[in-house]
Amino acid sequence: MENHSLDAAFHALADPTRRAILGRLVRGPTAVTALAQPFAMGLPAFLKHLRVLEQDGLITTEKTGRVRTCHINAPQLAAAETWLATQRSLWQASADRLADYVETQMTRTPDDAN
Amino acid sequence: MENHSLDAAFHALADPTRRAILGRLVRGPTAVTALAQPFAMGLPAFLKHLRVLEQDGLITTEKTGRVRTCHINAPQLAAAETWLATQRSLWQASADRLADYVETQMTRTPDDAN
DNA sequence: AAAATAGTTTGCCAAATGGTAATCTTTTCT
DNA sequence: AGAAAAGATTACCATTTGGCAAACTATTTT
Repeated sequence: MENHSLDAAFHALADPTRRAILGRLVRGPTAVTALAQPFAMGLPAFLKHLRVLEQDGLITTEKTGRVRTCHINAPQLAAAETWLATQRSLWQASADRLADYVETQMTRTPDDAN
Repeated sequence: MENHSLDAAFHALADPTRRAILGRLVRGPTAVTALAQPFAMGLPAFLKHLRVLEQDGLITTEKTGRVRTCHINAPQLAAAETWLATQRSLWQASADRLADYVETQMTRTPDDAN
Protein backbone atom coordinates (compact mmCIF):
# COMPACT_ATOMS: atom_id res chain seq x y z
CA MET A 1 0.00 0.00 0.00
CA GLU A 2 1.82 3.07 -1.16
CA ASN A 3 0.31 6.33 -0.21
CA HIS A 4 0.97 8.55 -3.17
CA SER A 5 -0.83 11.59 -1.86
CA LEU A 6 1.27 11.42 1.30
CA ASP A 7 4.41 11.27 -0.84
CA ALA A 8 3.19 14.30 -2.69
CA ALA A 9 2.32 16.22 0.45
CA PHE A 10 5.69 15.72 2.13
CA HIS A 11 7.50 16.41 -1.10
CA ALA A 12 5.72 19.74 -1.38
CA LEU A 13 6.39 20.57 2.26
CA ALA A 14 10.10 19.87 1.96
CA ASP A 15 10.92 23.32 0.61
CA PRO A 16 11.05 26.34 2.95
CA THR A 17 9.68 28.67 0.30
CA ARG A 18 6.68 26.44 -0.20
CA ARG A 19 6.04 26.19 3.51
CA ALA A 20 6.20 29.97 3.74
CA ILE A 21 3.65 30.22 0.93
CA LEU A 22 1.31 27.97 2.88
CA GLY A 23 2.00 30.04 5.98
CA ARG A 24 0.67 33.03 4.17
CA LEU A 25 -2.27 31.28 2.55
CA VAL A 26 -3.70 30.11 5.86
CA ARG A 27 -4.55 33.77 6.42
CA GLY A 28 -6.77 33.70 3.38
CA PRO A 29 -6.73 33.46 -0.46
CA THR A 30 -4.12 35.62 -2.17
CA ALA A 31 -3.23 36.59 -5.74
CA VAL A 32 0.06 35.40 -7.23
CA THR A 33 1.95 38.70 -7.33
CA ALA A 34 0.97 39.67 -3.79
CA LEU A 35 1.96 36.21 -2.63
CA ALA A 36 5.31 36.43 -4.41
CA GLN A 37 6.24 39.89 -3.16
CA PRO A 38 8.07 38.89 0.08
CA PHE A 39 10.33 36.38 -1.70
CA ALA A 40 13.74 37.16 -3.11
CA MET A 41 13.29 35.38 -6.41
CA GLY A 42 11.85 36.01 -9.84
CA LEU A 43 8.29 35.17 -10.80
CA PRO A 44 9.20 32.15 -12.94
CA ALA A 45 10.90 30.44 -10.00
CA PHE A 46 8.01 31.38 -7.76
CA LEU A 47 5.45 30.00 -10.21
CA LYS A 48 7.29 26.69 -10.21
CA HIS A 49 6.76 26.43 -6.47
CA LEU A 50 3.10 27.25 -6.90
CA ARG A 51 2.75 24.56 -9.52
CA VAL A 52 4.38 22.01 -7.22
CA LEU A 53 2.00 22.96 -4.42
CA GLU A 54 -0.96 22.70 -6.77
CA GLN A 55 0.05 19.42 -8.38
CA ASP A 56 0.73 17.92 -4.98
CA GLY A 57 -2.70 18.99 -3.85
CA LEU A 58 -1.79 21.44 -1.10
CA ILE A 59 -3.33 24.44 -2.82
CA THR A 60 -5.94 25.15 -5.44
CA THR A 61 -5.96 28.14 -7.79
CA GLU A 62 -8.45 29.84 -10.06
CA LYS A 63 -7.91 32.56 -12.58
CA THR A 64 -10.42 35.31 -13.18
CA GLY A 65 -9.49 37.99 -15.65
CA ARG A 66 -5.75 38.37 -15.46
CA VAL A 67 -5.34 37.50 -11.80
CA ARG A 68 -4.87 34.03 -10.38
CA THR A 69 -5.93 33.50 -6.79
CA CYS A 70 -4.50 30.77 -4.57
CA HIS A 71 -6.18 28.96 -1.67
CA ILE A 72 -4.84 26.32 0.71
CA ASN A 73 -6.29 22.85 0.55
CA ALA A 74 -6.44 21.94 4.23
CA PRO A 75 -7.27 18.21 3.95
CA GLN A 76 -3.91 17.46 2.34
CA LEU A 77 -2.14 19.28 5.16
CA ALA A 78 -4.14 17.18 7.58
CA ALA A 79 -3.01 13.96 5.87
CA ALA A 80 0.63 14.75 6.57
CA GLU A 81 -0.19 15.76 10.11
CA THR A 82 -2.03 12.50 10.66
CA TRP A 83 0.92 10.44 9.45
CA LEU A 84 3.20 12.19 11.91
CA ALA A 85 0.73 11.85 14.77
CA THR A 86 0.38 8.15 14.05
CA GLN A 87 4.12 7.55 14.05
CA ARG A 88 4.52 9.46 17.27
CA SER A 89 1.77 7.50 18.95
CA LEU A 90 3.22 4.17 17.82
CA TRP A 91 6.55 5.22 19.21
CA GLN A 92 4.90 6.29 22.44
CA ALA A 93 3.26 2.88 22.72
CA SER A 94 6.50 1.00 22.32
CA ALA A 95 8.36 3.37 24.62
CA ASP A 96 5.67 2.71 27.23
CA ARG A 97 6.01 -1.04 26.76
CA LEU A 98 9.74 -0.71 27.26
CA ALA A 99 9.25 1.28 30.44
CA ASP A 100 6.87 -1.40 31.73
CA TYR A 101 9.37 -4.11 30.87
CA VAL A 102 12.23 -2.36 32.59
CA GLU A 103 10.13 -1.77 35.67
CA THR A 104 9.03 -5.41 35.71
CA GLN A 105 12.62 -6.60 35.53
CA MET A 106 13.59 -4.29 38.35
CA THR A 107 10.74 -5.18 40.69
CA ARG A 108 10.31 -8.91 40.02
CA THR A 109 13.69 -10.09 41.32
CA PRO A 110 15.37 -7.11 42.93
CA ASP A 111 18.32 -9.18 44.15
CA ASP A 112 19.20 -10.06 40.54
CA ALA A 113 19.95 -6.44 39.76
CA ASN A 114 23.45 -6.16 38.42
CA MET B 1 13.45 33.90 12.00
CA GLU B 2 14.26 30.84 10.02
CA ASN B 3 13.56 27.54 11.61
CA HIS B 4 16.45 25.39 10.52
CA SER B 5 15.49 22.28 12.42
CA LEU B 6 12.06 22.40 10.83
CA ASP B 7 13.68 22.70 7.41
CA ALA B 8 15.78 19.70 8.25
CA ALA B 9 12.86 17.66 9.53
CA PHE B 10 10.67 18.19 6.47
CA HIS B 11 13.61 17.65 4.18
CA ALA B 12 14.25 14.27 5.78
CA LEU B 13 10.57 13.35 5.65
CA ALA B 14 10.28 14.14 1.96
CA ASP B 15 11.58 10.76 0.85
CA PRO B 16 9.33 7.67 1.01
CA THR B 17 12.24 5.37 1.90
CA ARG B 18 13.14 7.56 4.83
CA ARG B 19 9.55 7.68 6.05
CA ALA B 20 9.43 3.89 5.83
CA ILE B 21 12.59 3.68 7.92
CA LEU B 22 10.96 5.82 10.57
CA GLY B 23 7.85 3.66 10.31
CA ARG B 24 9.93 0.70 11.27
CA LEU B 25 11.93 2.46 13.98
CA VAL B 26 8.86 3.50 15.92
CA ARG B 27 8.54 -0.20 16.77
CA GLY B 28 11.90 -0.07 18.50
CA PRO B 29 15.66 0.30 17.88
CA THR B 30 17.05 -1.75 14.98
CA ALA B 31 20.46 -2.57 13.53
CA VAL B 32 21.38 -1.27 10.08
CA THR B 33 21.30 -4.53 8.13
CA ALA B 34 17.98 -5.64 9.61
CA LEU B 35 16.59 -2.21 8.89
CA ALA B 36 17.84 -2.29 5.30
CA GLN B 37 16.57 -5.76 4.48
CA PRO B 38 13.07 -4.83 3.19
CA PHE B 39 14.39 -2.23 0.78
CA ALA B 40 15.30 -2.87 -2.84
CA MET B 41 18.56 -0.98 -2.87
CA GLY B 42 22.19 -1.51 -1.99
CA LEU B 43 23.66 -0.69 1.39
CA PRO B 44 25.52 2.44 0.25
CA ALA B 45 22.28 4.04 -0.92
CA PHE B 46 20.58 2.95 2.26
CA LEU B 47 23.35 4.34 4.43
CA LYS B 48 22.96 7.69 2.71
CA HIS B 49 19.34 7.79 3.80
CA LEU B 50 20.35 6.92 7.34
CA ARG B 51 22.91 9.70 7.36
CA VAL B 52 20.29 12.19 6.17
CA LEU B 53 17.93 11.09 8.93
CA GLU B 54 20.67 11.38 11.50
CA GLN B 55 22.02 14.74 10.35
CA ASP B 56 18.51 16.12 10.21
CA GLY B 57 17.94 14.95 13.76
CA LEU B 58 15.16 12.42 13.21
CA ILE B 59 17.18 9.46 14.40
CA THR B 60 20.19 8.78 16.57
CA THR B 61 22.61 5.89 16.15
CA GLU B 62 25.28 4.22 18.23
CA LYS B 63 27.78 1.61 17.24
CA THR B 64 28.84 -1.17 19.56
CA GLY B 65 31.23 -3.73 18.17
CA ARG B 66 30.51 -4.03 14.49
CA VAL B 67 26.80 -3.29 14.66
CA ARG B 68 25.21 0.14 14.53
CA THR B 69 21.80 0.49 16.13
CA CYS B 70 19.30 3.17 15.11
CA HIS B 71 16.64 4.84 17.26
CA ILE B 72 13.99 7.42 16.37
CA ASN B 73 14.26 10.85 17.87
CA ALA B 74 10.63 11.64 18.62
CA PRO B 75 10.94 15.35 19.50
CA GLN B 76 11.96 16.23 15.95
CA LEU B 77 8.97 14.35 14.58
CA ALA B 78 6.82 16.31 16.98
CA ALA B 79 8.25 19.61 15.72
CA ALA B 80 7.03 18.90 12.20
CA GLU B 81 3.68 17.74 13.50
CA THR B 82 3.33 20.95 15.50
CA TRP B 83 4.04 23.10 12.49
CA LEU B 84 1.29 21.35 10.54
CA ALA B 85 -1.16 21.53 13.42
CA THR B 86 -0.48 25.25 13.79
CA GLN B 87 -1.06 25.95 10.11
CA ARG B 88 -4.28 23.98 10.15
CA SER B 89 -5.54 25.81 13.18
CA LEU B 90 -4.70 29.21 11.69
CA TRP B 91 -6.56 28.23 8.57
CA GLN B 92 -9.48 27.05 10.67
CA ALA B 93 -9.58 30.40 12.44
CA SER B 94 -9.71 32.37 9.23
CA ALA B 95 -12.24 29.99 7.69
CA ASP B 96 -14.41 30.52 10.75
CA ARG B 97 -14.06 34.30 10.46
CA LEU B 98 -15.11 34.06 6.84
CA ALA B 99 -18.14 31.99 7.76
CA ASP B 100 -19.08 34.57 10.39
CA TYR B 101 -18.64 37.37 7.90
CA VAL B 102 -20.76 35.68 5.28
CA GLU B 103 -23.47 34.97 7.79
CA THR B 104 -23.38 38.56 9.01
CA GLN B 105 -23.77 39.87 5.50
CA MET B 106 -26.68 37.54 4.87
CA THR B 107 -28.56 38.28 8.06
CA ARG B 108 -27.84 41.99 8.57
CA THR B 109 -29.54 43.29 5.44
CA PRO B 110 -31.33 40.35 3.85
CA ASP B 111 -32.99 42.56 1.23
CA ASP B 112 -29.56 43.54 -0.16
CA ALA B 113 -28.86 39.96 -1.20
CA ASN B 114 -28.07 39.91 -4.89
C1' DA C 1 -5.23 52.98 -29.10
C1' DA C 2 -1.36 52.94 -25.93
C1' DA C 3 0.59 51.70 -21.80
C1' DA C 4 0.66 49.26 -17.73
C1' DT C 5 -0.36 45.04 -15.11
C1' DA C 6 -0.46 40.07 -14.16
C1' DG C 7 0.96 36.17 -15.28
C1' DT C 8 3.20 32.55 -18.69
C1' DT C 9 6.50 30.21 -21.51
C1' DT C 10 11.01 28.94 -23.11
C1' DG C 11 15.68 27.83 -22.84
C1' DC C 12 19.40 27.48 -20.03
C1' DC C 13 22.42 26.35 -15.95
C1' DA C 14 24.68 24.69 -11.38
C1' DA C 15 23.95 21.99 -7.58
C1' DA C 16 21.62 18.45 -5.02
C1' DT C 17 19.60 13.77 -5.00
C1' DG C 18 19.25 8.90 -5.23
C1' DG C 19 21.17 5.32 -7.02
C1' DT C 20 25.20 1.88 -8.65
C1' DA C 21 29.69 -1.15 -8.37
C1' DA C 22 34.00 -2.01 -6.32
C1' DT C 23 37.03 -1.86 -2.59
C1' DC C 24 38.25 -1.56 2.39
C1' DT C 25 38.16 -1.85 7.65
C1' DT C 26 36.70 -3.90 11.77
C1' DT C 27 34.82 -7.17 14.61
C1' DT C 28 33.30 -11.79 15.59
C1' DC C 29 32.87 -16.74 14.88
C1' DT C 30 35.11 -21.39 14.08
C1' DA D 1 44.78 -17.89 11.89
C1' DG D 2 41.23 -17.71 8.50
C1' DA D 3 36.60 -16.88 7.05
C1' DA D 4 32.32 -14.60 7.56
C1' DA D 5 29.51 -10.64 8.93
C1' DA D 6 28.50 -5.72 9.36
C1' DG D 7 29.20 -1.68 7.84
C1' DA D 8 32.02 2.36 5.48
C1' DT D 9 34.25 4.61 1.71
C1' DT D 10 35.17 5.95 -2.90
C1' DA D 11 34.22 7.04 -7.52
C1' DC D 12 30.84 7.53 -10.76
C1' DC D 13 26.26 8.35 -13.10
C1' DA D 14 21.39 10.03 -14.55
C1' DT D 15 17.76 12.81 -13.08
C1' DT D 16 15.52 16.31 -10.51
C1' DT D 17 15.56 20.76 -8.43
C1' DG D 18 15.66 25.59 -7.93
C1' DG D 19 17.12 29.32 -9.88
C1' DC D 20 17.90 32.88 -13.92
C1' DA D 21 17.00 36.11 -18.16
C1' DA D 22 14.35 37.07 -22.10
C1' DA D 23 10.39 37.09 -24.82
C1' DC D 24 5.37 36.46 -24.98
C1' DT D 25 -0.01 36.64 -24.03
C1' DA D 26 -3.95 38.37 -22.14
C1' DT D 27 -6.45 41.79 -19.51
C1' DT D 28 -7.23 46.33 -17.47
C1' DT D 29 -6.41 51.34 -17.21
C1' DT D 30 -5.82 55.79 -18.97
